[in-house]
Amino acid sequence: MATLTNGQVDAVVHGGAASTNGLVNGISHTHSPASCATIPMKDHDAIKLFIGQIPRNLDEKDLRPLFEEFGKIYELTVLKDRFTGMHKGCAFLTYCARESALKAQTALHEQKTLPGMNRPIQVKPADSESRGEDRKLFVGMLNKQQCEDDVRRLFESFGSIEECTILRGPDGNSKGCAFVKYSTHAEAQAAISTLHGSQTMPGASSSLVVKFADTDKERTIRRMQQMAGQMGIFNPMALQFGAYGAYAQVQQQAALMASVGQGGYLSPMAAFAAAQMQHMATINGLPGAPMTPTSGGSTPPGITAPTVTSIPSPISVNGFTGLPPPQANGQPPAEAMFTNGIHPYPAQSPTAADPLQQAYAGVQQYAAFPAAYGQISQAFPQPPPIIPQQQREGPEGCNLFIYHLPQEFGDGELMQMFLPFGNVISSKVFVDRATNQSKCFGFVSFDNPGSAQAAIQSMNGFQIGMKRLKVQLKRPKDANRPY
DNA sequence: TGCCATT
Repeated sequence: MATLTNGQVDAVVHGGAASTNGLVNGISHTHSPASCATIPMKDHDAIKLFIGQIPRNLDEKDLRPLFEEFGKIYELTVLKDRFTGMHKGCAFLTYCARESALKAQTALHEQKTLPGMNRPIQVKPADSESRGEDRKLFVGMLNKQQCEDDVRRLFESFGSIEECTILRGPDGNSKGCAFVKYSTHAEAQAAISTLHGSQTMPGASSSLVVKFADTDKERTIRRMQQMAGQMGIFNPMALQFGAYGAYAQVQQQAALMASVGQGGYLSPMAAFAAAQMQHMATINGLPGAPMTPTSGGSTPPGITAPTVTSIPSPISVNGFTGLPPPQANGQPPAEAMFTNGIHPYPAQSPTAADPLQQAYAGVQQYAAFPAAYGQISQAFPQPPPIIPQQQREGPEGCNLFIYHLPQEFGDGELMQMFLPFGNVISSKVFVDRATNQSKCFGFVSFDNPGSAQAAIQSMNGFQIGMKRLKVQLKRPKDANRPY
């Protein structure tokens, strides 16, 4: 049986030195008490419980007595952060007997509050038990004053609500978002159709967001993306790598979008992006095998961009393609990578650290970006002749103003970012002349207004690290000048 | 975070 492997699993204390893996299949589920006492076994229909609102100073051995009174425990695992080992305030619990789980849920769920917690303990089947994700909604842009009952009232007409939870910060204040789980996918879909964007709550910055909650995969991607954002800002390697780090985040975002709606493995693009993340995470140096090192500029292999200029860092984006390889050459499927240090997020998100991200994801129109990159990918064998011209400005309606560029982006990176949308005839990042630092804004000009509009559609609001690009038509020169 | 082809 697949069990979480992070953290210590002290599931087998009763069994002495017995093996730690679950030898449960194929053996009769009518366990006798005697056998359970020596080799832990569980019913074939045992329920894995999610335990929430656990004080972080309690570990498995502290929790065990609390739950043992409802039956013999097959496995109890406190969830820990993959990287820091930090207690996440929740656990998974499986009893040998299904009946014990039901008893514990009835007796404990929301029935008592453990010391130091401001919300009652949660004891309920883990999301992994119910395939809950296709009927679980993320609701964003709520009024922070709205409580569970308010949200229930808003959603109850679409079906039967199994679960409704407002996400709250440590102080107990609402984060302005919630999870709502229906009993069926159709009910959830109906709620999305009617409620998403239907109204703006007082005090909310945008209209109500109603979307399916992230799957594990999406959450993993998001998590990596956030990590990349942190590294882009705090990791001195980012300086060495120039735009590499920041650009990888663009990839990341593209991957996230590309992976939405695909079952099974992540797309090659997502795999590629995840591989990039691994490079960053391990700080191994320059990108490895799948990427073809180039010798001079920042030009990605396969894209002919002869006059990409002025990449400040000596290493900068050399060897970084900026785009996935034409085929998924030797790319391991995502699952393979996950066994190599990066694991899917646990089946249930205890605190949902990224409600804002989810909310924004619902607000935005992500679709066009991967589409554009898809076209470019297919064009790899015969790359379009993209020859930037000398002129700085295109015709009216072709010139974009871009704000919130990553600090390390130069003209070249800016151009690469907008190449998928058309012929870029110039790209310019503004640099402070005293410090030589980017002012984080710049201009991109296309040779036609359609490309400019496509770029706005896809890239405005696009998240890179902690920032979101602002992409607008450049103000005409005579704006605000009536004469 | 902070706003339009720079000195």
